[in-house]
Amino acid sequence: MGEKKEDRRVGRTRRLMQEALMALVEEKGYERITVQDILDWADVGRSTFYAHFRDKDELLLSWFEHLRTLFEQQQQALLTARRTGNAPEVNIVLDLFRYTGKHHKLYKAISGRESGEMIRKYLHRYLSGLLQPVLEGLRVSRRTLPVPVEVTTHQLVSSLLSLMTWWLDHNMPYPPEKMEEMFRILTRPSIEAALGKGAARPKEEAAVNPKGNDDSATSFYNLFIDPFCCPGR
Amino acid sequence: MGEKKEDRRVGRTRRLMQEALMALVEEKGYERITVQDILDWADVGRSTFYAHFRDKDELLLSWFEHLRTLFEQQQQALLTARRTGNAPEVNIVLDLFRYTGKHHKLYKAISGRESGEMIRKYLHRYLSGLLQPVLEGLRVSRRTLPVPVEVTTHQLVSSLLSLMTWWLDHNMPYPPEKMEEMFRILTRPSIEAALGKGAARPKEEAAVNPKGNDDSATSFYNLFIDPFCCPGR
DNA sequence: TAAGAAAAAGTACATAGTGTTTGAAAATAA
DNA sequence: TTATTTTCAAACACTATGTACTTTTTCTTA
Repeated sequence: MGEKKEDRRVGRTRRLMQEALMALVEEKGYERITVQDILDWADVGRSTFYAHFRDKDELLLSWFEHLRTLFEQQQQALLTARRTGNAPEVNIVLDLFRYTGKHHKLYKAISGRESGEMIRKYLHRYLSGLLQPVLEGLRVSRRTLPVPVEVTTHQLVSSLLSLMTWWLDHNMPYPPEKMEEMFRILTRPSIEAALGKGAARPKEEAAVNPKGNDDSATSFYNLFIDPFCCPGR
Repeated sequence: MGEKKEDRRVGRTRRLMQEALMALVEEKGYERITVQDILDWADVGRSTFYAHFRDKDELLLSWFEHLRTLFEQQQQALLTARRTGNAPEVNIVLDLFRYTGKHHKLYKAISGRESGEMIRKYLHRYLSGLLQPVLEGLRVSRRTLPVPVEVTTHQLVSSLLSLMTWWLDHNMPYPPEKMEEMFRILTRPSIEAALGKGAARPKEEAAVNPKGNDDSATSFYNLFIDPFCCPGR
């Protein structure tokens, strides 16, 4: 926070180049963009570009970091709103579907390419960092689990990302709410199986109520989908 | 099968180039290989290369198709052995872990790159093609499912691939058997949840035996892991 | 084993893009 | 205003791709 205060030009040109990238990405897809294209669109010099980014990928990444920041701010706002007033429940999975849905053009333009893989990794790392501590906290006993928490985390994040991928690849045939529901159906039983039976349930009822409609499971789920209670970064 | 019989040179040079690719891939990783490298290693002319493959990617893909063929032949052999004599059960997931484990160097060399994404897609398509008809056959009723079979398929295949990815990325810290077990733990309950309660269980026992050790679930699982009973391609 | 077909080699080249290097000009912060 | 930082323009070295064309070699088959 105590940074030196950056030159106005720096922010401006960085923004210009990011805007150029986005415009071009929607126009012709990421991989087919050349540095020259960006230069022309943003109307900046070649050397200027390389003064800011090592290559095209770094520019793309900077844009995703920007998006991530916006998303985090939005989530934080929701959380504080929920704590103070009577705001709706926070559901990060649902919000993720909504958020990515809004940016589907960007996704389309990079999916299936090297850039797509890059972003997938980026998101995977990010989400795993959020989720893993939560799952660690949820494990019922300290005994060895049938599946290591690290693997469960990986699995869960992969599931989410793959669902999103499917959704976007198929032009979002269902609303985000439906997708969130599917995700819940598909993953909740797995989590319980992996973390040990009755994981994350209040101590009272442990093995009763085999139907999945109990509130305890739901509340567990809210824990899972509310990672900001355990700041992961 | 009634092909014209190919010129001996064709097979030889194709094989030479594939071998070159593999040798180089282990040496410096896929993306850093140039066509020239391949030419030098295989000792073939430039124009020859382009007479066979449009580009580097096509060469890589041809290699994976080769590997897939080998794998399928192995599976077929196991299946017929099982039908005739008293061979062990066929478990395609386990075999997949074993098979990819044997080729982990290749995986390492392409993971995380554009090529990795390409291969991931290739495998995804291939496995989905095998699995989807099986799942279609398993659905209990014709009513609308909470999760479309297509999504469940996608989800399941993604899970498998992501587990494999994790396993290879971490230098195979567990034996294939353990991985197959984890995969079963993580996905079996999801499948049942997605296909409807009691899916793929013999009609008799439907909702009893909440512990997961029943043979019916296992047999169901064998169905899932034995896609060759419903030829998908 | 000879003729004809097919494949591979050799060579050169057109094309395209990347990332670096200069020194001068412009914008900014102080 | 002045010193500093950033930007710009232009040229350039480099790497790699994919194509075109001719000559040579190898294979098939009759």
